[in-house]
Amino acid sequence: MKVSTKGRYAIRLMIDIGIQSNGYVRLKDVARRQEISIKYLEQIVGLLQKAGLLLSSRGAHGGYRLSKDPYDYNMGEILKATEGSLSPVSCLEDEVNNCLRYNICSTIKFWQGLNDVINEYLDNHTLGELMEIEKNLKEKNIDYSI
Amino acid sequence: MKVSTKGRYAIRLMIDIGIQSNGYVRLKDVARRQEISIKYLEQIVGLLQKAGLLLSSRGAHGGYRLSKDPYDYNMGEILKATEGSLSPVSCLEDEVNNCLRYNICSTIKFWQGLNDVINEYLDNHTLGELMEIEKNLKEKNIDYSI
DNA sequence: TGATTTCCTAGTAAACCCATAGTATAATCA
DNA sequence: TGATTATACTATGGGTTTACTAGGAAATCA
Repeated sequence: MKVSTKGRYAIRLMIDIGIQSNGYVRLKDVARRQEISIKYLEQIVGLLQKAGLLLSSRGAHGGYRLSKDPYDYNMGEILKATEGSLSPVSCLEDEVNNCLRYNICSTIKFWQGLNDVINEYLDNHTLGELMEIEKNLKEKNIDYSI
Repeated sequence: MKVSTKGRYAIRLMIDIGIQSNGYVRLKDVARRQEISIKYLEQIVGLLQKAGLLLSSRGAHGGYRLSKDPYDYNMGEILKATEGSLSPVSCLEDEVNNCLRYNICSTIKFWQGLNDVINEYLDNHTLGELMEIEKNLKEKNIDYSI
């Protein structure tokens, strides 16, 4: 029941890019600030871009930027783009429903319920909210250091 | 974010044992009904027994039975016994909190919230409820076959 | 004693995670 | 144009976990 590094790093990357809100943000800078290998970030960012969550620009002064307002991203879409399906059991995935016991399964409703509460939570939290927290955290740290 | 077969099989096993409510239930029979390898079930049942969720009796006419009323089991304890921690990120596990970024992490509250909704759901559903569903499902299947 | 059933530990093939590496492609600037 | 910068794509590998399989010891009962 763990979210992999891909999903967790994706969220930190999105927050980081969102906060540097002027123009395109270089992956190199994200990697430095977040202490994540740039090569690994490249893979993660590729997934986010394919899902339309980020826009890219190649070459000098290139980088990545958000494709929409931070409050228009919900955390579910970011995680789904990087983690794939978030359902707790594979029987709930529409594409491949290969369980022979599906019709005689007394637990499917239970798992569906779990899936629902997870998705409801993730869909009701936005990137904008997390960016706010990050901003507040940064301000606090500056205050303490004075 | 997947529950492994251990957790899923454990639930089916507990339902199965709970429904055969007279005396000890042999693993051999559970394996046959649930179409799960008996050797694999042995390992799972060991975890459940260590957690005090099942009582065992060795030798001929031995087997396993529930240690308390079905409605006194919540699904969280069954899953935790077999899956280990259910928290979506390891930073939330009390024992080993080894993340150096903990104090400057803006996402920890988000993950804590997800952890909370998952645990709330699991702790508010009982084995007894799932046994009811299983019983209803069996009755229906019998009706159809007439 | 012999049949039955749990208990314990080891082994293993496959899948997945978490990167690292190298090369190709594209945009920019001097 | 040629050098530089940065993304894009694909392959590879070590380590861990998953999902079993296997063998035999220990306990219980007829």
